[in-house]
Amino acid sequence: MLSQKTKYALKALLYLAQQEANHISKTTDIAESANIPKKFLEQILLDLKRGHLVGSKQGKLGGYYLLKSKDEITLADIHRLFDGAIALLPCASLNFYERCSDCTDESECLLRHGLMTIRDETLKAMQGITIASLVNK
Amino acid sequence: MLSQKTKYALKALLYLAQQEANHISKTTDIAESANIPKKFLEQILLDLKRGHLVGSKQGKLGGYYLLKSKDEITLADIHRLFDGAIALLPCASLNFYERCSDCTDESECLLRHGLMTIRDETLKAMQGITIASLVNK
DNA sequence: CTTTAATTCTACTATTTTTATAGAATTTAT
DNA sequence: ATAAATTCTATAAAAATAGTAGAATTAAAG
Repeated sequence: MLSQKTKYALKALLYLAQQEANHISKTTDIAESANIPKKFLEQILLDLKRGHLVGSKQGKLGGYYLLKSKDEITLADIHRLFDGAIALLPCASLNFYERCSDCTDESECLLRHGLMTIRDETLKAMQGITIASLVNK
Repeated sequence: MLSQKTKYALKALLYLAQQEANHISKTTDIAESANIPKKFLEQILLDLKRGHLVGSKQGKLGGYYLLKSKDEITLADIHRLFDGAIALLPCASLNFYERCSDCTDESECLLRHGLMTIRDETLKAMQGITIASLVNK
């Protein structure tokens, strides 16, 4: 399941994607429109900025805007940015690989291979969902 | 990601699946072989029992055994039993449906449709992985 | 019928993660 | 200078996760 944070991030990106080109959106407007606690959204937008998905303008008349094109931002990107690995175990992850603490010999693990199959299929599906595809429902 | 509990459950089922027919396995043996804290495993095996995936025999010479056939137990079953919904949001779930607390009008939600697509694909992939397929890796 | 060794049941606890909130500092248009 | 926005750092409450403790129950075997 997605965390609230990831869901809010998606809703914020959807909001930004629906604004006209070059429009800059204030946190307050996004928060109200998407029903997200404002202070929480501030942090999320900063995370999205650090992830190079949105840009910001500071000061009065400041706000946020999409940095990447709607159809270049995939569900996989956002999941990885906020909830981390797409794989079901760290040992089956491409971007967040880690050995399992309780695993004595990874090459002998019966689980890993199957979980990598799931990862490949899930990843492919998640890369097929973009902000643009969601907006165009 | 799978919780430790789900991972341990899978490892326990894999252990049981590798025993010869009609063999009854003690919790202690499973715990040692699969490197799972014994007391934690006890609870997990009880959950698997309540989920009708394993059966048990009490008393001395007691233990656990697979109740369903290896190829009838899928990753989807185990995920649902321990980690719940396979969908990324409760509103997109088949078995664990719930409205999102912050959602004003579900029919207007741009996210839901895409997440149901992901759910269908992930579910299909997870139903393709069985205890038997993992053992026969 | 007592001992032994297993499951079963209930409760508890520590840690980590999640979901925020608070407030000061900084930036920039007017 | 003022106003209104982002940015930064710290804190806190609540929920979920991971695991422990110990007593009760069951059943085999001498």
